[in-house]
Amino acid sequence: MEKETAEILRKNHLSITDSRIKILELFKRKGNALAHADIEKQTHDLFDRVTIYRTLQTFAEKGIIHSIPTADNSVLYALCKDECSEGKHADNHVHFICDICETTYCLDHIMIPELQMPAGFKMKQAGLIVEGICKNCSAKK
Amino acid sequence: MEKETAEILRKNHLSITDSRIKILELFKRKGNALAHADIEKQTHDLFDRVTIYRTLQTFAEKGIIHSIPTADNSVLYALCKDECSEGKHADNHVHFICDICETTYCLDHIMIPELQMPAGFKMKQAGLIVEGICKNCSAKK
DNA sequence: AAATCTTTGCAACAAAGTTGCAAAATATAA
DNA sequence: TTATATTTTGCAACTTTGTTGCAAAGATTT
Repeated sequence: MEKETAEILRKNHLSITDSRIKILELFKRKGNALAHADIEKQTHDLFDRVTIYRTLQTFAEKGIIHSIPTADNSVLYALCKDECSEGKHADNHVHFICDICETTYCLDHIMIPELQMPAGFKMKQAGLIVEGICKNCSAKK
Repeated sequence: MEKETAEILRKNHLSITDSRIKILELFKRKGNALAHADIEKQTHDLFDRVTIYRTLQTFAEKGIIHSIPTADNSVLYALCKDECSEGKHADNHVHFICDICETTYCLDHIMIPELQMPAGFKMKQAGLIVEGICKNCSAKK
């Protein structure tokens, strides 16, 4: 388990440190997107605020995680699938935000359909944010 | 011109004040989405920072404007079409961000196509963020 | 195991957003 | 129109979020 995680870091030419291992495993354990604040809480102030910021930044640069902008002006991060790598980042997928539990999921398997743009507008990338009720919350009813 | 703007405020049961008129007209004049900072600059510090925050908040609550989350963690605001009203807000439209001039447009006329959700996920609303080159910038080449 | 390079934590700072409150502006009533 | 009630504004203080420089600690390389 820790070995696997370390392997990801090695592949991306990053030193293997405590904070990187712990934060990366947190992402793996939870399946959903995490905010900076979530990580701070979940790691019980084991690491400095600044370290978490820098770790997230590094991960995002390497394409290990990607950021998801949200309506309330906070950034979430989620693990990327294998396609994402440094430089070219595949953001063409769907994010789902649950109205009830507010969890954000990264729905990797759904692709964004083709779209007709107005004259003069050239589309390069697209990100879709869906709001609704997630599988956990609809099961609870 | 000012009359029309005042009418919008009246319809929404808001007192007619200088800041509200000026900020609302700014949105009308520019066609695109604006950040808090843009408004501060464009009104030449005529109003306090706090007033602008509160005005935007009020407008958003009344459905006069809507907020657009962006990748760099700043919130933009844009005028709503008539369908938007307090409570139920139609966010089912497309936002276009230009790679070159960084302007954000609200493409009201394009609808988001139907989408197959994974089992258990119920979709209520969707917002699509498209990135590319806008008509101004592709014309300049 | 020593030397080199990278990462971390601290402190200080900067930017963004919020809250309480008195003064000013707007709306309502007479 | 004027007086009264209500709402909004601006200020100050504060909180929250994110950034930067730098010395110490940790990881990597030889």
